[in-house]
Amino acid sequence: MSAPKRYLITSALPYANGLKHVGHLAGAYIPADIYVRYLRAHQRDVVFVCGSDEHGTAIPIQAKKEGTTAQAIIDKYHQAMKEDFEKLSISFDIYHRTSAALHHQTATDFFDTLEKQGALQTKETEQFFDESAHSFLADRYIKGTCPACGSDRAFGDQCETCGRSLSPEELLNPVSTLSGQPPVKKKTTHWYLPLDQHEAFLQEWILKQHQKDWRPTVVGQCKGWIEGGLQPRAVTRDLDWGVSLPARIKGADGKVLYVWFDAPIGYISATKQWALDNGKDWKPYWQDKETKLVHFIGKDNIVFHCIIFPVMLKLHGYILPDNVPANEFLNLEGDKMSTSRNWKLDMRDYIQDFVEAPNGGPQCVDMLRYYLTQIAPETKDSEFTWKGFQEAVNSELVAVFGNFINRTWVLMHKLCQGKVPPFHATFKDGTDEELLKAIVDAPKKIESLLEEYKFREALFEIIDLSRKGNQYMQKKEPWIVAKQIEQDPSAQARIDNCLHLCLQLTANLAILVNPFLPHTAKTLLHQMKVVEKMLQWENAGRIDLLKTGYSLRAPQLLFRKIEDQEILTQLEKLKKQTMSTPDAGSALPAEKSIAPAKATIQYDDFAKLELKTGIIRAAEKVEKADKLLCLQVDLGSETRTIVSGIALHYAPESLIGQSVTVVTNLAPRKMKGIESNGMILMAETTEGKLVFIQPAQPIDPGAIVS
RNA sequence: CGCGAAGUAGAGCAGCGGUAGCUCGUUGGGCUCAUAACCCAAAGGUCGGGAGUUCGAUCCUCCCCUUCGCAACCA
Repeated sequence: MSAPKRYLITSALPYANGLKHVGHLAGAYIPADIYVRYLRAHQRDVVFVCGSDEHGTAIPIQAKKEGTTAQAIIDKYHQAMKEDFEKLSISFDIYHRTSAALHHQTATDFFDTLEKQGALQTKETEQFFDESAHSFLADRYIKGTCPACGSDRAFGDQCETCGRSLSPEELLNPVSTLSGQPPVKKKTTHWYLPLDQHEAFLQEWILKQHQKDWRPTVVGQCKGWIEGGLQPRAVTRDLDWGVSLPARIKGADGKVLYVWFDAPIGYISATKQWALDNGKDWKPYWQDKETKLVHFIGKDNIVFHCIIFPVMLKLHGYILPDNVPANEFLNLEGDKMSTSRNWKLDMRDYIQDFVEAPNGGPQCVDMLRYYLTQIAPETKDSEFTWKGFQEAVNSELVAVFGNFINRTWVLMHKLCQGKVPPFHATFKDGTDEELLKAIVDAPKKIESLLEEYKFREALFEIIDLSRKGNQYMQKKEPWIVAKQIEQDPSAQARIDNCLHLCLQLTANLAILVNPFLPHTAKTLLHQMKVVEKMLQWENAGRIDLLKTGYSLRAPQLLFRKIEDQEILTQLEKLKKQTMSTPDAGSALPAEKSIAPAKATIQYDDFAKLELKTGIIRAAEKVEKADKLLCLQVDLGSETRTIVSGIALHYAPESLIGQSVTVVTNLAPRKMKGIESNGMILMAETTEGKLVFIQPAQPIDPGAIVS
């Protein structure tokens, strides 16, 4: 296996509508950064590109929410994300943005090329349009009543209550979340990428060629999609925020490239900008077969990077990714990270609370990088806990790795005058041989793990190597041997040998740990008084990195401990920020602020509703439905069957005797085969819990509410 | 509903047909150069549940359960 001529490494483009959290960091950025730093240490030709994804409907929506312009939003978050990545030492060669003119040009041209060669299809469809907002509506921005469970929290793509996937046409009483007005249908023409025509290629390329070297979860997902039959996908949208279509195309007014089409092209435009900035040629990176392209992403992005973008690249004549090491997700303290519920740890929060704290500094960057790599969700979802963070730092980084180096340095100063002692070959024994073998073997092992994108294991090997150093030192006990110097003429030689090897091991550790913990490597360089060139990967495994007689600096602690109080503070902070989130439980941040803007209605409209009080007499779970309860509600004159989607909030028994408010003249609707005759009014707390709207004092069932 | 991935000691993970391993944590011992640490040892698992194939299954097959993801903002 010969090494590729050059590498192009990408990390998923973060969407510029908010700050990114440590889950993002662990999923797509740290692994890529480790890989890239490793390649650079190997003197490989490598470019690491990323940038902000700044198009799509969510950006104008976020702007509306924050009361500003789309441009202001992307500027703000682009800047913030760029800074955060820098502060956590993610070493992009370029952090670009899709709003850049170069990107617009690149993406338009890309579309143009595909269009000219007839690779795209056009189709006229009817889509929902919001007349007052003058905008076509994405499925997600249409809200209505779910035809399956009757919840009014259903969106054009999915019902939030019963989880069923929907199309906008199925919604009852659809309204636009932009204006609250019912949308109208309007004809529009769009370009499509006929993915179905490329099934054979994908089958061959992924399921045959990459079955073994891609992660099982990636191949598995692709298999599902390919075998399930691919559909043509719309490439354009009616929107005024995004990349324009080529001017030569008729009917392109008011249309932009769909964000999924434009975003991955961001990798290409970023490469172009990097080449411009550095006087290089970008073309080989995308066109030469000897370039190895690797996309680092999260698992939710697999379809774009393994199916759609490769089809685009192939049509355009560009190279295909060699691998797409997608990570699973990172949970936080027992729950999914969620922006809307504010259950997350933003990169920025960590930077402020640790890196920029008085006792912080770059070592805190490495601590986070260490923990996130150690728990990287490479094969399944994993979990960030503050306790885990503390343990990883205190008992591995500090106690094993840091301590080995510290004791080596202290002893070297105490017993060897602060200089690299000579190695006396005549006193070499089996223990020395063992350590030497470990030093020589480690790089190969770590290298092959890195080549397989097994970062967690590679990092473990490094810590394990320092653990071997500790064991070696324990066996050698130079502090004991030092007491025999008077009587035993060989004592000093044995001490010398021990510390000589420990120092060479330290130099090796610096090289090996450099891709993972760059600041630690730098501190070690300083302590060893050597130049950065020593960190080149080819030096790993050498046992003559430090010259005999060379005097070294005083010991310096590499990592500080994480105190109990610090993690308690973070846990409290997490709890507090979650409780204070105004739109907790909402799947779409923009939704709550827009929902109140329902159109004014006349009294007549209100009068159409018949509301009555009722009392629940019986309740039972509906079979084969997680969320539905079948209720018998006493309305005085009659008892009605009402099916309600509240099973996750209330046990059936606990509902007997509850007073409720019922919409009694709602058209009957069948759910799971049971006819529901009415709807129970509920309000939702900020935690997403549903509570009944009840009369303030007991009242006979059947009383009219007005 | 369907598709994909995952379910192995308190936690995090390896193993994937032949006496169940690693790291952290816990307990005990040793040691003291080191950020009260390091070294050694022990305890701790009916490998999600059930059935089948096999001389033999954590590993293969089938069924079930749980968790996560699944194409239009999400790592």
